[in-house]
Amino acid sequence: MSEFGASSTHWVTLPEGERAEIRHGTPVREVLSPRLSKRQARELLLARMDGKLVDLAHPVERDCSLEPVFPGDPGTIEIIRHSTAHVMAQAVKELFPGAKVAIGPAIENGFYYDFDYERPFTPEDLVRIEERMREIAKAAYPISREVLGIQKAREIFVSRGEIYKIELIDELSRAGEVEVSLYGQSGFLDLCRGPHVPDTGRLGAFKLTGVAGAYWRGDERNPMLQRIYGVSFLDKKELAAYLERIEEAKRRDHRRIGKDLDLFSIQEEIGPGLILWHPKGAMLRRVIEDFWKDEHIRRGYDLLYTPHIARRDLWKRSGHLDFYAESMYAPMVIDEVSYQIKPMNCPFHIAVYNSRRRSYRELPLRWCELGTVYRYERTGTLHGLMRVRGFTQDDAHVFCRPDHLDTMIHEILELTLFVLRVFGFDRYDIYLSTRPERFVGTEENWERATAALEGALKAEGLAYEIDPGEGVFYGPKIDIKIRDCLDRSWQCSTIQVDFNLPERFDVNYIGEDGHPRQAIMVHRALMGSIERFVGVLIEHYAGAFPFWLAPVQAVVLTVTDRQDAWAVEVQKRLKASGFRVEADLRNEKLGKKIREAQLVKIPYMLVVGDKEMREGRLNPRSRSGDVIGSMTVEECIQLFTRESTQSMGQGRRPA
RNA sequence: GCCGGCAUAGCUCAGCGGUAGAGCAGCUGAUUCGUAAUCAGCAGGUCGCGGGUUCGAAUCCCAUUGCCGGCUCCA
Repeated sequence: MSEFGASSTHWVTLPEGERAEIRHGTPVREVLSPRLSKRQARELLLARMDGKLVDLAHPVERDCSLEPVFPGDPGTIEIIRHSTAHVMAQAVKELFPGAKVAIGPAIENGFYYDFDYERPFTPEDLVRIEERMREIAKAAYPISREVLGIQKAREIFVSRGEIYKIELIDELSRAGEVEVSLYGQSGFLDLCRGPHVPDTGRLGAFKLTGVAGAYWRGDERNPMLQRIYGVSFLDKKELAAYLERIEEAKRRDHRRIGKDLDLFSIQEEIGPGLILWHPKGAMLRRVIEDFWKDEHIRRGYDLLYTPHIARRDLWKRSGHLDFYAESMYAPMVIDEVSYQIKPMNCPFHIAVYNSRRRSYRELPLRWCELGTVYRYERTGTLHGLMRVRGFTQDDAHVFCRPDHLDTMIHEILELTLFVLRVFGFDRYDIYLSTRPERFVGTEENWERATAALEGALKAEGLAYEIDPGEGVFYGPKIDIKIRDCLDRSWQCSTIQVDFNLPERFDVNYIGEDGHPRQAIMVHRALMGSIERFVGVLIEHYAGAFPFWLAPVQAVVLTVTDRQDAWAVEVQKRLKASGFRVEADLRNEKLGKKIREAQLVKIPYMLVVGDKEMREGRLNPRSRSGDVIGSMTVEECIQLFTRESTQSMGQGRRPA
């Protein structure tokens, strides 16, 4: 490839259509720099060759288009982060000579590099590494790129004892590669595809954030390496903004707020991953669940209740014991029969369906249940409400005929997006998960089901990504991950088309011709798990729930104990109108009562003093600090009624 | 499950070889007060649990449980 033969020059198309004849092998820097201002030449970071980012040292080896790339241009921050990872690796190698390097890519917001070292890195080590990185950055060592035959490269890493790099090279070799590129700076050398920034002085603002164990190649059979994480941005301002966002996320942590607002607890005595809902949290759930049930009934769903355990045979037939056993709790024997706790609700809904013969006229049947399931999760994965062992799914199963399928998926998508909007989520990412490695049913069924889901997404004009192999064992699915106010993504909704369980359980209906036909099942959950959804809501709203959701919507505050009777009367009348109102009659100053109500984020504080009492009125103060002005109880009821509707996303009707 | 860190009063945390401390919350009393903390007093802890080292352990070591940050996995 280095000897082109006939032509020793190439035509390079530059921005603005300029064409230049360039000698074969000229580095792109030499092509671009003379055509830039001094300042631009200094800032030049990379080049785009025929649309692909390349190093400045990259040689021109054919006719191509070429444009300069500066920091901040699309795609550059990833390159900068990647180069920062290399600088970190250099620092680690210098400070800890025995360390072996594995891989070090750019990730969202930063980078990491995996190392194998005789002892764990400590926070103090990280400080030293970061210091050394700054020195390397300051020295602005040029970063070199070299292409070598794969055997030669292998020898280099063998001589350096970099066993992980050797493994990578052997893999590349098996994949048919004959040469690889090596990048280096000031004595450090790494196997890397590149591209990289021209020198170590071009890193931007970075900070090491932590160290964590990670398996070599993500496989738990492999040795555990130490992964050092860092964040990196173009400049200090962006880095500071990012760190501020992390702080904000910490302030919004649902575990913290859940404790402060007395919503729920998780206790060692009860067990990990098991949630105790305190009165306020239970009230929040009730509001969510009532809304959910009303909305479903309004839309033609029927409610089901099913048991928590079932005979083991059921799980055998459903395929759970073959494909889902590692998530299920051990069987218990009752009167010599084995039972198991449910990890899913579907077999029960099927049993209801199969409790009698179904006619084609009955379909579609839409059945929903707030079904509590238990799944074994490895201890290390549990996290507050977000990842638990016992949770309530807002589950539903639609049983339908093939000719219903498109309409059903459409209907479910519509309902899903509606519900998410009501709770204040209008940004989400949609994924289509296809057949996993272990699955039940035939490939044709999987294809049909996948096509149905994909067709619905296309018909709705919704953008989506394919998540290969991430379907459930019985069918493909659409997952909707909502984005919260900090732009973090949470998986909640899931829609799954299933031809397989109907086959296993012989779920059928009698068609027009009097013959049985197999029904199709659509599984779906909108909020996914009530636990997780509440967790997401807490963080999304930082505990300051919109009025319709707030477990306590208002608190009546007295100025002195002379107003106690009036305060109780106000509370009583508001409660009678369906609002969740408390009264704070403590012998404390008004300021203190306000402060405490504020801290637990109650939407309205209703101040009653002598003046209000005399006039039969109250004086609301909003959570945001506005004193609205004295009003009668009737006016307050009107205010709250309005607020109930308006505080729902999209101003939907209250439940 | 794996790697690393953490575990002290209800909560937030200090103490890090010589027999346990603060603020808030709680209780008692005084104060009757208008839009983010009234004052005083009292009470509260087998320092996660189990071993060990030591004359002596909250403090050092080992094991264990739980939590936190990751890996992996998912609603």
